[in-house]
Amino acid sequence: MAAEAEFADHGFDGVSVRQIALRADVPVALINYHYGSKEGLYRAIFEMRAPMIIDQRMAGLRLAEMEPDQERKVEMIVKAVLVPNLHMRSTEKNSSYARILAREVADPKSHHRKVIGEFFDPVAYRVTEALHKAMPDRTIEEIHWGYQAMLGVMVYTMADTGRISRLSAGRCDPEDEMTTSTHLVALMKAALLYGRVPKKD
Amino acid sequence: MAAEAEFADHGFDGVSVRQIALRADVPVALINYHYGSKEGLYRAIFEMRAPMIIDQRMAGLRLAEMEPDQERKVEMIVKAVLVPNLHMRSTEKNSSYARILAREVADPKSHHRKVIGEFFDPVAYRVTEALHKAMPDRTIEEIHWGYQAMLGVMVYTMADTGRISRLSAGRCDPEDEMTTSTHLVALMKAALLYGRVPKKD
DNA sequence: AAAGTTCTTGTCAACTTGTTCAAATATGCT
DNA sequence: AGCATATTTGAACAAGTTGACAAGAACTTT
Repeated sequence: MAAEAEFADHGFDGVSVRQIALRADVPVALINYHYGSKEGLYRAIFEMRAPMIIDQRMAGLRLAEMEPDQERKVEMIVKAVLVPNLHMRSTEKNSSYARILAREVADPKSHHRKVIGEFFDPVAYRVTEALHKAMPDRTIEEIHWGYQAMLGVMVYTMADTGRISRLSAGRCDPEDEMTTSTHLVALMKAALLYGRVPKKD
Repeated sequence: MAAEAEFADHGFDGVSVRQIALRADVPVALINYHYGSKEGLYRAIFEMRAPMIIDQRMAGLRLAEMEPDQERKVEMIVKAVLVPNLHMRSTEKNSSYARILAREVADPKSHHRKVIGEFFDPVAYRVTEALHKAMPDRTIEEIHWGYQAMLGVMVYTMADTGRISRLSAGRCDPEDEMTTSTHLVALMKAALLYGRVPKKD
């Protein structure tokens, strides 16, 4: 799908239906015929790609639930959330979708388009549930802020602007899926396990 | 500046100069006269606001450098990075700029990439430097990924899409600056202090 | 007060935008 | 085959886009 690449590069408002049609080498009207509208096309991308990532995350969660050791369990939950997305990002065919997803999650205007909530909220609930079960001593707030943190790190890395590579003089490269995952998982695992807010006396 | 609010809500491509002019109750042509173009206006926002946030971060870093205790030092660095932005977000007048910044940092097609690099890279170097000095046993990669994580969490929270509030049934609210900062600082402090990648044997 | 400069304004032309329409083509079914 | 439905197409549409212009208003400086 050519639309993915265009949306990924310029955002929903940054690209016109004509640009997409041109790139896909089809008449403009075809898009409206098949998807109803520009937004329909946009949604179709999610409807096609979302299940894949969601399934992987769910599968990771099921594995994590079987792990008895707390520390490992948390690590597996973190991995279940981060790894599928980071992997998708480094896959040539899916990298566009990864950037669209990152953009959409970070876009306040996406609230109107809905789509994130529809597709990803259910799995989000599963994650927070699993986290709370793994660390029952945490408050609900701690769990949710922890999840928020995981998502933020993930999205920011998925949307990579080339900044970390520039700042680190090329030593850190988000394209390197293995190293990236290792670092981010280690960081977020520690954040979740050891990041406690000082309780008010 | 009315332009801030519009840009924040709809993004650079999502809003027209006319909408901005209408909201600001000025003729359209005025904007082009003063800022040359739509992009000029956009850039002007950053040039006006960026120094403020940078100064605060630098000041926080200087304070952190004086702290002898390692754990506290890292915490102070984290605070120096996160708190100014989170505070700005919850300030009525500046919340728009915070959302623009969040959007911009996550946008691969930054309209003024040079401005971001120009303004924010120097302070970024200072942060990673300070982190490395506080934790000399870490690899450069660990330091940079840690910084990346901090930024991701911050940006994602600043761009708040209302998701965490929805998922947590209203129990977590990014508008509540105090609680938000407390949680995020605790998380990222732990991530930096205890998040080590398993070294290959 | 006069002249020069800067700022403000309504209007304009050239162009894109997303979407729709009737006509043309392809496909499936009996 | 012939008919009915589905798809594809180029052109057209109304609405909105940006940036530019000349003409006027409001300051500064002489």
